[in-house]
Formats: sequence, structure tokens, C-alpha cells
Amino acid sequence: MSEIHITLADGSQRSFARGATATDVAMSIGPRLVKAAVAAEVNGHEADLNVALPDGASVAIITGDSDGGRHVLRHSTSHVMAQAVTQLFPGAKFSIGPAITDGFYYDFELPGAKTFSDDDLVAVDKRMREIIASDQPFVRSEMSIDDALELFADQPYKCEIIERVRALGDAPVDPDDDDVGVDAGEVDPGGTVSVYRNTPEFVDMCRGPHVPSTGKLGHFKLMKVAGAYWRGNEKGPMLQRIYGTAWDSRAALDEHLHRLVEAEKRDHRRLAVELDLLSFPNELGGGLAVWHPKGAIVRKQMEDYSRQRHQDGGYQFVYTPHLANGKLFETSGHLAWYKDGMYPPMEMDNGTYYLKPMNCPMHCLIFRSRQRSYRELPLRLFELGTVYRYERAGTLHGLMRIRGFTQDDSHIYCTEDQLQDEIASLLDFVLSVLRAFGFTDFTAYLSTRDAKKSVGSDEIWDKATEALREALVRHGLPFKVKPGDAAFYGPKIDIDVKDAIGRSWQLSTIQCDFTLPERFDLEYVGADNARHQPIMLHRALFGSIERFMGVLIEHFAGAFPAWLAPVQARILPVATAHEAYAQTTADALRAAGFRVDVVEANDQLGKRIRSAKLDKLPYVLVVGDDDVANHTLGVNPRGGEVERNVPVDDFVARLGEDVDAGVVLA
RNA sequence: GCCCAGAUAGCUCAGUCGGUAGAGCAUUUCACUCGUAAUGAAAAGGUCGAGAGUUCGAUUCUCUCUCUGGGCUCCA
Repeated sequence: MSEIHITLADGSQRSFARGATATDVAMSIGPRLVKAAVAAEVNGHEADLNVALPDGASVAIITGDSDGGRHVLRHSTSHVMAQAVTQLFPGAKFSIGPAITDGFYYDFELPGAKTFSDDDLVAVDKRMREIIASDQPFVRSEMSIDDALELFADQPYKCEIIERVRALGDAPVDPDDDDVGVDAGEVDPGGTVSVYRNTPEFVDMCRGPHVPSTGKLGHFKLMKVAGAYWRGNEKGPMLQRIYGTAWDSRAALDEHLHRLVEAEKRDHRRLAVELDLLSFPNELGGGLAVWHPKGAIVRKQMEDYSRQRHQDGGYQFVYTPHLANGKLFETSGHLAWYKDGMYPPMEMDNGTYYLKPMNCPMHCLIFRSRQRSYRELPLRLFELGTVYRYERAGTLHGLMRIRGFTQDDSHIYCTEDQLQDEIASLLDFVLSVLRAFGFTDFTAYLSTRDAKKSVGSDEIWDKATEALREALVRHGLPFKVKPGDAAFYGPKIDIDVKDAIGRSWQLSTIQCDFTLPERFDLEYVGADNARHQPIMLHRALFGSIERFMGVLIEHFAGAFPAWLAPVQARILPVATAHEAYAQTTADALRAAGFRVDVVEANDQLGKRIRSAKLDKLPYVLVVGDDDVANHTLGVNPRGGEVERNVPVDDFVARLGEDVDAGVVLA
């Protein structure tokens, strides 16, 4: 038999000479496909284009413009980078170099503990392009573990990976297991090791597949150098990581780089300064922000809305102090678990005080302040509570990760019977509030126990986890599980939202807690006149006001909807003669409840309009002779066309509608 | 906390191979009074992040610290 039969992706069958490869299959379809092909899927498994196909195989060609294809391009490019680095820095050890979202990285240890500089990056880039120009083949071979250990004898990280996989033996590899997942991509645990050789000198261990030759690559850019711990272990060696991005075409690469530039323009740290919303003065210390008047207006709108919704939702408002005796946090367990994350103690003559890192212990004290009846449950305590956490220096990030912040924090005490309903209605509440701020795309996560980082019995954890899971199922909100991601006191549901340019942010959290009620000896008198322990839910919708503000700034790119905008309309008199009318009109709009300012005619109109547009105001209003005569406005809406001769009353109604439309009480 | 890169006017940045600094925008003033994205002129604005060291002299070189950016780790 000299022919083999191949089934293509569309279901059709073709015959090829024995020994035919996926490249031959692609060639039989068309030359453009050959050019675009980077790998193949053979019987459901990714494979190199140039391996001989078995008879009867199902073959799909993977092209560079698919997700799988880009993955192959990126992974192959990372090999090229490793080769470039080992050429430029003889003696460099390389560890792992996977494809990641939008790109790839490779971790190195350079001889003499050298670190990469930006100049080195330029040199690496140049050498990579030489390697690509020389069109080296990626030649796959397989060998025994012992042979691989010998081949990589001078590459300790590779040897460590091989040894680890050998230690696993034939045990099935769980790609979600952090301890093996990284290595699993590099080595086949079946007892053999596959390697890809580009040159007599450069060979890397890899499961593949790869492009047939380096000539297929080239649309890449090295992005940055970073330190990264070997195997993610903080106690282990710090390797040098180079990140790059790679695409199937110049256009796709350029588009990606353009997206990065656009995302940078939305950066809340930049917009916060440009729009005069808030700042992070060095004098305050790291991770602490001050809110300027314009930012404070946005914040007040957020807070007012939040308070209104909580009031409507049956919450009771409370206030608690910013610091407390350390005994409180011993009782709660926070000192035992998070002392490093708390600001250091203040030794006073009557005890040791700490800034509060959480509001929950104080809310528990409120619950405990008197005997509680089952008739009071669910008891929902709400506070915009400001907390302080000493986040490690390297982790701070604008408003997103900050040391002093205010949570829209609530603790709900309820009976076991009420738990399901409470969580389910809470999910409705969360999504409804988030929708009011313009978010429509949500992802829920259920975080489960990490036995090493938690307190409480298995029974309690199981009960709490099931309650959350059941509520998610009942609610119909799709969710994913994050194993071991729970807080120390209980499992949680996190809600991520997608912003206007598709990035995900974790905002809301609902946490189930059997532990604090126990630690604080909380109890209520039930209908049976006996004492029972309530269950406690922790929840925040914004997460923190600061972080939510940061997300809003980036989501709206600083162009807040009318109900949130610090200035809703700016009136520009065409000339000084129109200023009195401008002021009168501004007063009328203010009387109608709007935030309006006037910029006098000291500069040209065009310049003032430009300035107002850069401030991203919802409306710019121009008033001249006609308007003074007719009690009208020129209306220049953000993102719309200029309208002339709009009666003031009409505009008042219109702005009112805009504002109302922003607060949909869904 | 770890690796790398930074910190110069309110903002964005240039510059000084060691001799105490400059632009644009913003601000103020003057002129212009203009109908939808940058009028012109002038003025003012900086102990060049902080401290120490080397030096006749440090914003510049060295060290430490603080803060920032990108990662890693962490995130109650």
C-alpha cells in the first residue's frame, strides 16, 4: 500500500503518497495555505507540519492568524530568543519560555549574575532577526530521559524540569496544578523527552509543535525586561525574563502595539492628573491618594448612589473608627494571618493599637452590642469604611492597589435558612449596581478553600462553599471555580467586569463566613427561644471606592456620563458682551441642579472649545448675539454635532434626561 | 519584599563629557472680542526627589533612603 487517506477539516478525503506530511496536505489545497500554515492538528493533537502522517488521519492546518497558530508562532519566537541570548551571552542558562496572551517570554540566568539592560534588548532583537533571516529549521527528536539529562547537562533548570517530570512518572498531569503545570508544557511525562534543534549548538526541550523553520517568524517586538522568580518561588532564585509580543503579520503586530498605546491613553493615573481628579503626592507616602474637587464630585456621586441603593435595599448604616486595640484583631484572627499587611502597632499606655485593615471586626461588635433576635435577621450593616493595608512596596498600582482605601462594605448576619435567599438576592443587587455604572459583561468566580491558609472545620467550609455554589446555580450566573483562592475565613464569590476595551477587573466580592461569628461569640435568640450562631456574609460591590474610580476612569476613558461628570456643561460666551447672559444661564442651570461653569471670553472661542473638549465635558454651550436675543444656546455635545438656537428650557430637559438615564435603578 | 528602569517648572520633556538649567503646554498680565478643537506679546514659575560621600566645585559621579513605572511574589 503506497497511499494514505487523509480526512480534512471540512470532512472531505484525499489520498497522498505514504510519508506525506501536513505541508503536503496544505499544498494540495493551495499555495496560500502553505504560506499561512504554522502547524497542524492531526487526530485532534497539535503536531509539526513536517512529520509524516499516519494513514486515516484527520488533519487540520493551523494557520498563523488563528489563536492556536499565534500560540505556535509565539512559542517558536521564544525559542529564537533563547538562541539569540545564548549566543550573545555564552554560558547563559535558560529555563522556560512559553507563549502567553499576546506574546511570549523566556527566563534566563546570565553568567556572573548579570542582568539585561535595554541595550541588551536591542542586541537580542537584532540577533533574533538574523536567526530568522537564516531560516533555520526546527528539527524535532525524541530521546530517553537519561539522554536528555546528558544533552542538557549544562542547563540546570532544564535538568530540574526533567527530573521533576520523571518523579511524576506516569501519573496524569493536571495542567491546573500550579506545581506541575508549567513543566507539563515542556516535557511529555510518558518517559521520553522531545527536543527541537535549530543549529548544532542550539537545542531546547519542548513538546512543540513549532513552525517548520525560523523564516516563518519575524513579526515580533521585544517589550521589556523583568525579574521573575524561578518556579514562582519568592525564596528561590530570581531569573531575568524578557517579554515579547509576536503576530502573524506586520499589520497584526502594529494593531496590537496601537491597542497598547490606546490603553495607555486611558490609564487612570494619567487621566487623573490631566482631568485634575486626584493625585498621589510623594509627601503622603506610597499608595495614598488625595481627591481633588473634581474627583471628589465623581466620588460623591458614586457614594450617594451607593447609599441610596443600600437604603432601598434594607441596609442599616453604621460608622466605625479607623483604629482599634490590637486585641480586636487578635480575636478576629487578622493579626495572626495578616500582621505583615497591617500598619505597625501604636503602643499606647492602655494597649497596642492598629489601623484597621478591615471593618468586619467592628461590625461584629455592633452586632454583639446587645442581645439579638431572629426577628432582626438578616441584619445588614453597611459602612463606607476606610481601611489601611500595608501593601508591599512593589505591588502598588495607582488607585488599583492602594494602601488607604474605602470599602463599600457590608456585613450581613443571617440564619442558615436565610443564607441561600440572601446570597441570591445579593447577586441581583451586585449586578444591578454595576450595570448602573455602565458595565454589562460579568464573570463570576467561586473561590474555594486552601487548607494551608485557612481556619475552620471541613464541615463548615463545605457547607459555606455549597451555599455559594447553590446560589450561583439558582441565580443562573455562569461561574468558574478558583480552587484554593478563598479568604482564610471562608469561601467567596468574586464578580469580574469587562470594561469598554475588553479588560477584566475584579470588583465585587461576596464572602461566606462561619468563623468570625464563632470567634466573636455572636448569637441570636431563635424562635425556639434558644441561642444560635448567625452566619455572616462579607460583601463589597465596588470593592473599594478608589479602585472602582480607577476602573471607571479607564472604562469611560475619562469621559464620564452626565450623572458622574464633574462639570456637566460649560458655557462659553462668544464675546465679553455675552458674559452676563452666560452667567444668568449658568445660574438657571445650577438652579435646575446641574454642575455648570462659565469660561469668559479672554481667549478665542476655538481655543476655549478645544480646552473644554480636552476636559471631556458632556456639553459645551456657546452663547452669542442670537442666543441673548432668543433665550437659546448653541449646544455642542460630546461626540455629537453642533446644534444652534436650542431653547434653554429644552436643554434643561435634555440634560435632565441624560442624568436620569445614567442612574437606571435596574 | 525581589529584579530592571526612572525622578529636572503645575504637565510633557530636553540638557549639563562636573562650573547651580531650557522648550512647549498650563498660569498671570496686556492687546485682540472672535459663532464651534490651539490669536499675539510679555511676565512669573525650578535649593534639578531627600541625605551622605568624592571634589576647589555635584542637578551631573558613588552610596543610602523616599517615591514612581514595568514585571515577579503577594492581595483578608
